[in-house]
Amino acid sequence: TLYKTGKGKTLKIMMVAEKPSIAKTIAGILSGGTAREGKGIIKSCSVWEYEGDFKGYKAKFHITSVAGHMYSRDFPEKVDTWSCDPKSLFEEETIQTPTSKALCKHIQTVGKDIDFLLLWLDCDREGENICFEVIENVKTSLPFPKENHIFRAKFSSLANKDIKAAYEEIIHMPNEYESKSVEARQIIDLKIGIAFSVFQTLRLREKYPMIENVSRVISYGPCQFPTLGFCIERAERIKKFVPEPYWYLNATIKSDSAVTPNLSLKWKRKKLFDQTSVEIIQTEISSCTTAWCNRISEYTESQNKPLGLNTVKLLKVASSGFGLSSHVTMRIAEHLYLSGFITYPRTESTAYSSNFNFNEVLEAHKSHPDWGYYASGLLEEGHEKPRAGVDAGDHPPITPVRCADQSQLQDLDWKIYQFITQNFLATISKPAKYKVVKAEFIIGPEFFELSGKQMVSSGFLEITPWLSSSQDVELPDIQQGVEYEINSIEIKEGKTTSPGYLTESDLISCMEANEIGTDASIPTHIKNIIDRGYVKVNTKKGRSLVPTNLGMALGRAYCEIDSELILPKVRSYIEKSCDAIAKGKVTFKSVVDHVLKTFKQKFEFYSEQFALVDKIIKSDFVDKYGEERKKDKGNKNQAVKDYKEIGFPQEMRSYEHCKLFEEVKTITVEKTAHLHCNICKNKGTMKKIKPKNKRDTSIHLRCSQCKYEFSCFKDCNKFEILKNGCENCNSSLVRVNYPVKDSPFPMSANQHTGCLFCDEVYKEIVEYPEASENSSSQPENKKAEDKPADAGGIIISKKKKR
DNA sequence: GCAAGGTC
Repeated sequence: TLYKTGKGKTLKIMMVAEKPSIAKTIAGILSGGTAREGKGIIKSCSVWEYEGDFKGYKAKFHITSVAGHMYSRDFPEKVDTWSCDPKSLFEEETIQTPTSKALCKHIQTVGKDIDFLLLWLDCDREGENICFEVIENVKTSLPFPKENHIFRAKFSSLANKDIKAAYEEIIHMPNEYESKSVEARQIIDLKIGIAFSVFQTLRLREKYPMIENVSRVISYGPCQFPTLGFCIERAERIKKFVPEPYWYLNATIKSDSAVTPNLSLKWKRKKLFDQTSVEIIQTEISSCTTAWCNRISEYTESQNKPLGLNTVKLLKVASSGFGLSSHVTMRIAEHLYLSGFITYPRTESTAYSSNFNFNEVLEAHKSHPDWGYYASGLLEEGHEKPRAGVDAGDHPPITPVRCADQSQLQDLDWKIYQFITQNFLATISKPAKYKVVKAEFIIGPEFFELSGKQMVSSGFLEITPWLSSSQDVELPDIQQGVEYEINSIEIKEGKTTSPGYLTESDLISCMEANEIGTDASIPTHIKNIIDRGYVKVNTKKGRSLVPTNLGMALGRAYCEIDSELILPKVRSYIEKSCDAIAKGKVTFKSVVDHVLKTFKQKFEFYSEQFALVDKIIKSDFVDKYGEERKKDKGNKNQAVKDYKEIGFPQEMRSYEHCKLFEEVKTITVEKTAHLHCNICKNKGTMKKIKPKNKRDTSIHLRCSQCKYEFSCFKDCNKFEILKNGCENCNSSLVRVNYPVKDSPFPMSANQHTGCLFCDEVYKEIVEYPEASENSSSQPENKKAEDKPADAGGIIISKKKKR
């Protein structure tokens, strides 16, 4: 009864996907391969046609696509952003302008006289928003009431059965809340970005015309500035770094081996920062003539194969391994994709779908001149199951499709293709196995160690040798319970070394962890801060990103006037606000009004304080720019005032005071993941336990298996174990929130996400006890429980009592 | 000329 169709009429059904490749896939699946490629108005967006039935009626299907958003958000033409008062932009209306008029026409033409519209746009918020853009173009063609003739397909993968299921379970209308959340983000980003960019560009250009030599525009954006902030934070750490000397003992013993008559033992305390202590210990054991081997442990260590490849990982490898900018990498990947060599290159997923046909890919590659032998090996012996990974519900991991040899591809295309294929083969190979032997020695009261590691089975490393985590170290030829003659016990000196500049690969990790940008936009943000002259790329040092004087000056100015504008929270605040719309908790209008009001105040404050920006730009950038010509213009920086002194409303400093977020805070986060213990090699799970002292505000964790235990993140607001796993060690990522004033994180960020065991920031903050002396290297050793956790001379976790 | 998000 819903369908106003005469008997015997053939229904016209239109389906729209987000991009041509998906239209083709869907057409193929739903038509059972019978769809014909028809002509549309645009060359790039084909229309696929077939006959079938729709809810029991005869129907002709027309499947086509858009190419991303159909509209972009702009100010109306009458608004000249370069000559108006930038502040007024916060209240200005915004309009949508078609990204391509031809594309709108295309959708309107295919959509002429349709009975039903089925929306197959990507199942994320952007896709939901594009649904409404499509509707805008066909709404007059639809029968009344149009809502009854519009359907949304919800699919989580492009696999045959998932597409068919989505077709059977189509729902009425896309989600308006989600779409509105995207619109809110567009408006907020547009107004903030252009207001700040125009304002500071014009003011700085007026005062310092030479700034145009560096960049025509001094842009600000809620993604590009946190991106710059990460680079600056590292540069600041390098600047402040003071090398610290340390001392350690090195003992050598005589061995029976003719090849290695001298064996060098490692001190279990590793190093001490107090020279006298080391000297005292040396004196104490200097009279010893022998080292007694009290224990030899031998075990097999395995190295996990890689996960399915997602975009971020590809970008990181291409940057650090091939020296390619992420922008260039994406261009290459897109080219490979459009030529049919690889699957869609923009994906967050590292998990293959349950019905992924591995053998089909292996078959396609079994005759390849370079890796054909390996692919056929996997076909003959049967490949391994891939690691679990994360299914983000967008696209499958990046995998090879068509087989190509080196002669068919350009140099860079080949490199990327080769990497993608080898990584794919590795993901379904056996893990690599090493034999590890550790010998512990006692000299007086001191412990020393000698260890060796040898690969016993290469597994996936045969096809991806660059992933090898360690070189072989000869196994010690030592016997337990034997005394070895000491040759020497020397004190050696070392110095802590400064970290290097942030590499592009590190930056991508930072952005991903702090949710700055998306897999598709990360390359653009990085390119932006390079093009604007805020950072320079050092290609000789693994594409490390060195902030320029201009970048540093801008960073300092923002940090001192309103650090929130350059911290990752500027983005998370906007995202969180828009989340609330998407979840239907707050209205579109209330969020947009509130966020823009907040940022308008921030903008007003920034413009009022512009004298300070001017001062910093002058001293840190302009004066240094002309350094060669006019030496010593040494303009000392003025002491920076505190917020209170300059009258900035205190409550603006922290979003915690913002009413909107009291509502949002009630949203719960899924916690289904396990925090694997990396001490007992992921056998156990770290469980949160109650601290003994009720007033202790730290998070206490203990491994269910080896009982390794520690506490961390005193006074944090929130501790979440995420579903995403660490690439390195397979443990789950951890997200920790702090009030801004107590934040231990770089740049007082209020949040950090990373692996508890591998993340550099956590490693600095958390005081990990060494796994108890007698058990650390031995997963099976039960002694862990009754040993104090402060082996190796490093004192830990006694400070928690208050 | 200006943001960030899609995409070819």
